[in-house]
Amino acid sequence: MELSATAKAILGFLAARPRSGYEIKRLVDTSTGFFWAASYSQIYPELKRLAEAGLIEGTDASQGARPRTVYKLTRKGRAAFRDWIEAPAGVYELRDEGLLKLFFAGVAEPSPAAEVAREKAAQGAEVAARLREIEAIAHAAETNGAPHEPDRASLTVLRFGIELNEWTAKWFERAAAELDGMATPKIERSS
Amino acid sequence: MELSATAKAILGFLAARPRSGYEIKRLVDTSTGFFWAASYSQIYPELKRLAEAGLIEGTDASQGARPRTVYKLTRKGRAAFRDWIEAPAGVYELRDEGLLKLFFAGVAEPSPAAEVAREKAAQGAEVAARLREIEAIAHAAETNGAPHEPDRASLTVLRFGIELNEWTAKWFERAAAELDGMATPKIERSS
DNA sequence: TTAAGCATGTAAGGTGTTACATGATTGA
DNA sequence: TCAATCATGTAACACCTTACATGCTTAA
Repeated sequence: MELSATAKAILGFLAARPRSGYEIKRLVDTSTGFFWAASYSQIYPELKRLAEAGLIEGTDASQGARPRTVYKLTRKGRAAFRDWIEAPAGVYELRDEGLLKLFFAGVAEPSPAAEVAREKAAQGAEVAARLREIEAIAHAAETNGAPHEPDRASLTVLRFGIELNEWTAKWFERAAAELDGMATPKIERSS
Repeated sequence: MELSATAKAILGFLAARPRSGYEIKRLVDTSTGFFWAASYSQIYPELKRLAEAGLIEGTDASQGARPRTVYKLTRKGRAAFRDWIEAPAGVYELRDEGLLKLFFAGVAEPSPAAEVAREKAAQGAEVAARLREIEAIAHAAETNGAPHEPDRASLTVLRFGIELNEWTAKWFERAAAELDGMATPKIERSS
């Protein structure tokens, strides 16, 4: 069966242990969010679809009057997870308005190219900082023997996110300096 | 007025000179494609909307019986372009199934983490190679005095794409080696 | 008691892709 | 003549976000 984008993330999160939709959303926001996002309006319906398809199974885990359903993978769901993770990787999409602006910055007069590059640098630094915070929490969990330590592979992804964004910040800092150096050559003639 | 994602790219491409929808699509595919995609079914309707809104203006440029409309920015459209490019950058979205797989690879048995990392490395190398080809064409156009040379800012974006993907390829090559080294520690106990 | 967080969902609207549909022109 | 490329569009469907809607629990 075909798995939707959200279904893939759900199966992955349930592969480690049973969780509620709310929990999955929280995990998405604090881990895969920067490369694989999902909202409630996708997660909840998808959980129902997956349950109907027999890939996951819900158990009532209400806390008093507050409803709560915890889902876990079925045998069939675990197989689907393995199949997916072993299949060649699919989607890779990037949408970056900062890059688009820089791409066109040359035709604007005066050109804001250097400024746009600095914005990209700042954005990279911000994201890196945010991810470093998450990493600190993950490492703390690993050292103090928390019930659910993050594994090496997921920490590798986190590290990648951090280093990628740091690299990007540096790259655009340098690019901005270079773009500054040759801004509006027309001005040089005057004065 | 609010510009849609596709409208931003269209205004940008028309800022340099008048073009047809088909031409814009070709340019998108060979330049901004890796961070800002658009399909015919977005471009053509958007051109009509922008024309109705008075930001662009179409001129008939049919070649015999083959219809063709070339659009150019109006004064209002040029102002909208400048406003957009000077506004703080918006959208940044990444969707990367390879990273998602790697993130979950640790819970699969046996873990395909190293293999998934190698796939990411290969993907990075491929994209870098494709972008280098585009860069070669762009540089050739610059040197031989082609009618429409690419400007510095757009070449900066291209260079970023190339170096980013090369960096990514190297990063995952190293990560794969590290993940190999510590695969399935359980096996060590048996035998 | 009150705010923060837990918990589940729906509705509306926008965005985007793929497949379909048609036909002209140009160069090999 | 035939393939590649130029050229413009529509239909159906999938995906995704934001806002809306509701109510419980826990700790300060």
